[in-house]
Amino acid sequence: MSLAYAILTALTEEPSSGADLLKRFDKSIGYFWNCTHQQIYRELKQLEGNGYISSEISTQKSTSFIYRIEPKGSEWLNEWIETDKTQTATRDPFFLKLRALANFENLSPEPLILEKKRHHEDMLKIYQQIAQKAFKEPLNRNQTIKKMVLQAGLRREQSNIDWCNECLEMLAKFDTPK
Amino acid sequence: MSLAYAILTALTEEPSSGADLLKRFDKSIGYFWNCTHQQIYRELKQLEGNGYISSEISTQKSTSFIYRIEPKGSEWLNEWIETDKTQTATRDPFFLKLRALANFENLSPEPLILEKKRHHEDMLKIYQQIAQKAFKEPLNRNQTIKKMVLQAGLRREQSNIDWCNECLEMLAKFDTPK
DNA sequence: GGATCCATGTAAGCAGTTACATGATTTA
DNA sequence: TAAATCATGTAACTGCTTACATGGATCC
Repeated sequence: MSLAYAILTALTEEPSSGADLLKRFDKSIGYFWNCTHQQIYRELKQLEGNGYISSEISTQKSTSFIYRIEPKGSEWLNEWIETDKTQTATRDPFFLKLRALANFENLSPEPLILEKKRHHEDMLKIYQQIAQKAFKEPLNRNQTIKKMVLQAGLRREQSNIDWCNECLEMLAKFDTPK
Repeated sequence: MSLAYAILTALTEEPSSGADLLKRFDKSIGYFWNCTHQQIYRELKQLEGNGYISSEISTQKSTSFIYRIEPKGSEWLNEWIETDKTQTATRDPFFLKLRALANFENLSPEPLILEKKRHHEDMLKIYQQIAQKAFKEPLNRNQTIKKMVLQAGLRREQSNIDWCNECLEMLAKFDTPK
């Protein structure tokens, strides 16, 4: 269901073809929602069937369709924001793996942690680059909210890195008893 | 797929019935993996079909089956830990919602943020209670790893609360221009 | 002995993943 | 003009959610 709202949001900001959307999902929106092109095209058809969006053939590329949001779609998106109250439940296989590993004496947690740390460091760098370019003060309402979203990404990555470091310390203490 | 590993991990630590597993998923394991009873019973049948676990009728309750992990299941779990390298991609509808909200002048982000903050504060309290009871020093290898997992939960909740506060500050500044 | 809860189960439908396909456009 | 890439699509499958069902145990 959320993918539909993600697409409507993207189309609110700018009419796009399926391929355009895919590119945008690789960038900003992709930092908290990812998807494949198959999903996008299927969802676009459904949204159009419901009258939430409309399409026309691109003037530049004969093979691509440009979608734009319709008032009905805008209303539906607005309603979701106002009424939906579900809090996201965490579901992360990494911690499952770590927890499972506790029961196997032959396996070491360090490689897992180090790999996770590297991953989050890479992500943090990407976010930092975006943060540098964007958001020149003073910010208007729209920019403020978008900055908040980016800050969430930065915080999340930093927090994960901190956790990895804490773990490595705990494990080091455990491996080299005084 | 991950649910299978979650169940195998739980059964590694203790043989359980489906209902027992459900309870345990509401507690410790549930902090990074949640599921419904329908999922559990279906998965248990599949795992038994593959010879990863075995069952016997409970000696106490005639209606329930006690499952225990088999060597084959243990090997399969071990292999997953060693070979699976996929990093979890974030997918959080909340940030989608916030991002969407940026385009609607009639909607305010504050209620959303406040509600999120409250949610994470509740979760943090639960984790803190667990942290207090468990983990008396010195820790052995198994306890160290389990503590690491709990620390991840604590950090995540605290980080989310911090972000909510940062947002509220940014919004306050924006609402009351000097 | 009727109501309620517990443990297990079935079934339909939606969301997401993976594999494969095709015609159009650009590039060497 | 052949090869590579782009934009769109189909299909099969797995995983998750929601709604509903049933027989046994417990409780008053």
